[in-house]
Amino acid sequence: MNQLLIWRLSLQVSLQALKAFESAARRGSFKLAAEELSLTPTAISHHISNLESRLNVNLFHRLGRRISLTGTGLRLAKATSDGFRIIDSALEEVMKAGSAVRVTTTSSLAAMVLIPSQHEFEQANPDISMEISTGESVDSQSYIIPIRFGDVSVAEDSDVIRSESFNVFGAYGMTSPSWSNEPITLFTTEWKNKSLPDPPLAAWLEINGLDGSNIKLKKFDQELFGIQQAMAENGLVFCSTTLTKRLLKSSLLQQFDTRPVKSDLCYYVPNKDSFETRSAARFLNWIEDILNQ
Amino acid sequence: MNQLLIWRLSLQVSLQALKAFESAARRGSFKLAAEELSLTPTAISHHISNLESRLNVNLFHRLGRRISLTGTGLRLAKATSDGFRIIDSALEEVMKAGSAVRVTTTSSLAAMVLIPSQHEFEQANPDISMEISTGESVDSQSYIIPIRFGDVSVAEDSDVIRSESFNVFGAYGMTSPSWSNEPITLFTTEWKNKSLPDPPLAAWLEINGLDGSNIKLKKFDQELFGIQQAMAENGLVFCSTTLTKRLLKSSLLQQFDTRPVKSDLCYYVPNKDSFETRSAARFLNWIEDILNQ
DNA sequence: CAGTATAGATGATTTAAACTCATCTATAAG
DNA sequence: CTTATAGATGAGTTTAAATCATCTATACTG
Repeated sequence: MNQLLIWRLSLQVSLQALKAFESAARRGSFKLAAEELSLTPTAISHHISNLESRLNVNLFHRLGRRISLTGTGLRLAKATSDGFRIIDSALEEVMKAGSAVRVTTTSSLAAMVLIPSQHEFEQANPDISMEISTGESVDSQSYIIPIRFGDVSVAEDSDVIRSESFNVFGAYGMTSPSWSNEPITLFTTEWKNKSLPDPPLAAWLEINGLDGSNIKLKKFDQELFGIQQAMAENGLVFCSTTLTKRLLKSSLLQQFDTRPVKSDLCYYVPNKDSFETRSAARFLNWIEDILNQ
Repeated sequence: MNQLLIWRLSLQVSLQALKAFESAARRGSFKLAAEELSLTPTAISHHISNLESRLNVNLFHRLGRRISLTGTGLRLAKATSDGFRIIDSALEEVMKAGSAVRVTTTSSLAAMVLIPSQHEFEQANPDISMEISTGESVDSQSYIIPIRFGDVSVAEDSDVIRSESFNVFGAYGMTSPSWSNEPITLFTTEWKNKSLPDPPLAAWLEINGLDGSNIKLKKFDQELFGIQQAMAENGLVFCSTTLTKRLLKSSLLQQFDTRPVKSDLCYYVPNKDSFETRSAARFLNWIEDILNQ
């Protein structure tokens, strides 16, 4: 029997039957194999018998109610076990990737947007779980979605998910500041990454017709900290409208009559279109909506 | 999603679909995959789509009429290719074993019984081919059936397929010898293997009431040679009735009024019941019938 | 550039594999 | 000796797999 004919006949061997055989071989019992595969022992028995007929060999010795593998059965069992293990491991990895969204981003975006909205996303997508981490490191796993903060001129247009605007915010309930009389403590941010443009405070003053001479600036390296101070009524904060949106809605912060100013800063996902899992696609659509409503 | 749940879900992934995917990935075309698997391109398309839905990932980029693997698709393709190759290789080896009977035996049995009957066996079993070799070596392949010649007291009872009887034979058409008058040339065998009992000539003479004083013995180390000499009318041969059976039927040899004598010699197959292929079982049944009719 | 060819997509229908059910046998356990 | 149980087998049912018919969108050709 030539090689090509044997190859063609091996194609006709039922993969279900091989699965049943492998399980029976490993468990040493048709009954246990049936339980493992959620079938009846009858199904296993039929599969094994058909496989033996097809291959023209005995794979098991039948010893009363017990079975044991023949030499041929042992060899085939090892091969099918090895083969299916490789396939099943890869499937499990793919399915894990397909069922969870893993995001890494800045502490501020995580705290102010992602974590507060996580439940909303998972409610809308019950088959997907969201995992959030902070920090710049992206390990070799290609399933982590990095939401980066940066200069819009550096990011690809298609990767930008939010162009940032800035404004001044204060604690809910505090009286509107008199922009020209008493001294004002204003929290702002000095990015650790020095290549980033500064928050556009000068532009904001100009667009609001303010000279800012009575403003006392205090700087943190994360917007989050300024927001927290403003909420504690220790001053006002000049920060991203993205980060304060939910806080305004929740009456934890307020904005005044001042106008927000656009900036060259943005949130972006490098190679946004390369994510292949359905859950990644759904997450990216959702986060873009959330950020740009 | 916990490990057990993912494992259970991976069981529900269609193996047919994985086969279709692997072929499409390797060939770079649904159409070529369809040809390879003797399916329609539609079947491949359905399998891939269902697999992508099940796993929640895109495995291929669709670029107009062309497809290319995504990163996830590449990784799954490698795993399924590796896995199925292991399984298919083992299947091919098993199927080769299941479709051929490989026998090794003595030159005499091969020449006088097996080779002349090979066609009969293959006619009766069109799905099995028979391969005959001679010699004592049995390589590590466990699918070769060794038919050994030996001492019945050494072999397991269940392994014996033929207990030998011996008699004297001569060329067809020659006149019956006068056992007590003229000298008779008698060919017999001196086995290479000195531990074997000699052919039972003395017992034969006794059982036939002959003193043998006019017999001139000539010995070869293979029965086959004595048989050939007898057929050439160069004398008579004292040998196994097994080896001469077909020659008697074909009127190439004749036996006289003498009675055959049983011996301690036999043909046996070590561990006869351990052969697992259906074809081995059928061959062993067949050869036992042939030898003991 | 228009017409033709072709690979993949999709929904409906058909086919065949996979599975269960019912019953049996033969061994193991109590 | 009776009961329990694992595997075997044939028949019937269910479901996955496959094809058919038709479509779309791109590539090719004259």
